[in-house]
Amino acid sequence: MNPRTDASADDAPAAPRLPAVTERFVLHWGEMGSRWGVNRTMSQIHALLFITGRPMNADEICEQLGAARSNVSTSLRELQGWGLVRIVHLLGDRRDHFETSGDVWELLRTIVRGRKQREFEPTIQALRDCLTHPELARESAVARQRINETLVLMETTSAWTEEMLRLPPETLMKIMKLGAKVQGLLRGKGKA
Amino acid sequence: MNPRTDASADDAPAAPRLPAVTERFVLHWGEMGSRWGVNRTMSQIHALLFITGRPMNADEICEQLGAARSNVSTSLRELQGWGLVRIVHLLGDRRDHFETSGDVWELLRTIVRGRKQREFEPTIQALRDCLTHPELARESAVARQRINETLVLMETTSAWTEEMLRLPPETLMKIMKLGAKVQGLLRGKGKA
DNA sequence: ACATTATTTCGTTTTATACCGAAATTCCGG
DNA sequence: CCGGAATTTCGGTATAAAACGAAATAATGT
Repeated sequence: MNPRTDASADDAPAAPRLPAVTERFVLHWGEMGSRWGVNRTMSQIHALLFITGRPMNADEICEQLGAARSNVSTSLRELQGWGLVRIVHLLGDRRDHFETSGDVWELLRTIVRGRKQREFEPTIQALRDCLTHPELARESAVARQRINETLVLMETTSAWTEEMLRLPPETLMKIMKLGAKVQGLLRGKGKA
Repeated sequence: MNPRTDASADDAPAAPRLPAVTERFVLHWGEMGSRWGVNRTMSQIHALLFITGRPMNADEICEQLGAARSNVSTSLRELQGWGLVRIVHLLGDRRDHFETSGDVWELLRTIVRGRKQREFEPTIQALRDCLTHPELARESAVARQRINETLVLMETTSAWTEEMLRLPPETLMKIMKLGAKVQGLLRGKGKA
């Protein structure tokens, strides 16, 4: 059967309570998630899979988090939509098991890209719409200018983020460590 | 009681309906805000002040947004807490008037710093707590490692963000425009 | 000090969304 | 096909946040 779990042979899969630190981590992550656009269960599940580091099936997750089966089901589905969780199968077990990447950098990329796409891009689009709106001429100069500046800021940030995310983690890490010293590059490369 | 059906015969200072584009901007901004941790009214008020570019008193804001006086009051107060809005006084008018910075870069700084402080720092702290928790030893090696990696990632990002925000806008802009080319600096500067 | 206007506080209502549990559906092995 | 296990759908409930509006408080001018 399942070689990983110290499960009893019977139907009762025995719920080993979450270790203290793990629990703290999962709870905090869930809390944070809900302060963002993500609901608690979703982020808790993700945290659990991340910290546990092995594929789990939905029932296990339910039990560990004390959430309803259906809730876990929908949350898992959403997590897959975000690209944060994928299904894997274990030999001899017909149930779906779920896992997340253990690479924090990959997770970062996925999350940032997702948010950018869901929150940033639509806003950029809205700003563009504003600027091409037929009635724009009737608005104050200040309004036009500010919308425009906002758009430029967001477009720049967006493009730049994408470039950064494309870099390999070690490179990105090095750049971050450099910090404000990147200014050094500006001399001689000063933009047009 | 549609707030926009105003035909007040009073001395009320006549509410000129928001121009179309402005309204779109304000509505969208409000929408976005609520997808973050900020409530709709708050972000709408901020958007309104930003795009209008002149100090407004609370009643004006109410009228323009069709929100309750009390709601506006609390939101304004919170906005001040975020450092996004400040009170100004107009000669000959005893009412408080409110304004926000018209500098998008300054706004960016304020918002990013605020979010970092409210969401990032507590998480970093929680992770540190996890790592110094007496029972940590009892947890799996994977768990420890992942918590640690997460912490490092967040600390690095946090410190780096702070450095970036300290730069003057034009510098920051230039760096962003450089994009991935900043790699150029790494040669010869490869970290310890 | 009083009257008037501006602002905040507070209890209530509304709204949005997370979550649950039962029922329906799908999936597989026989 | 049939039976049981796994998963999803769906209607309803619970919870939490936002917004309202009246009433209290504070500030200002006369």
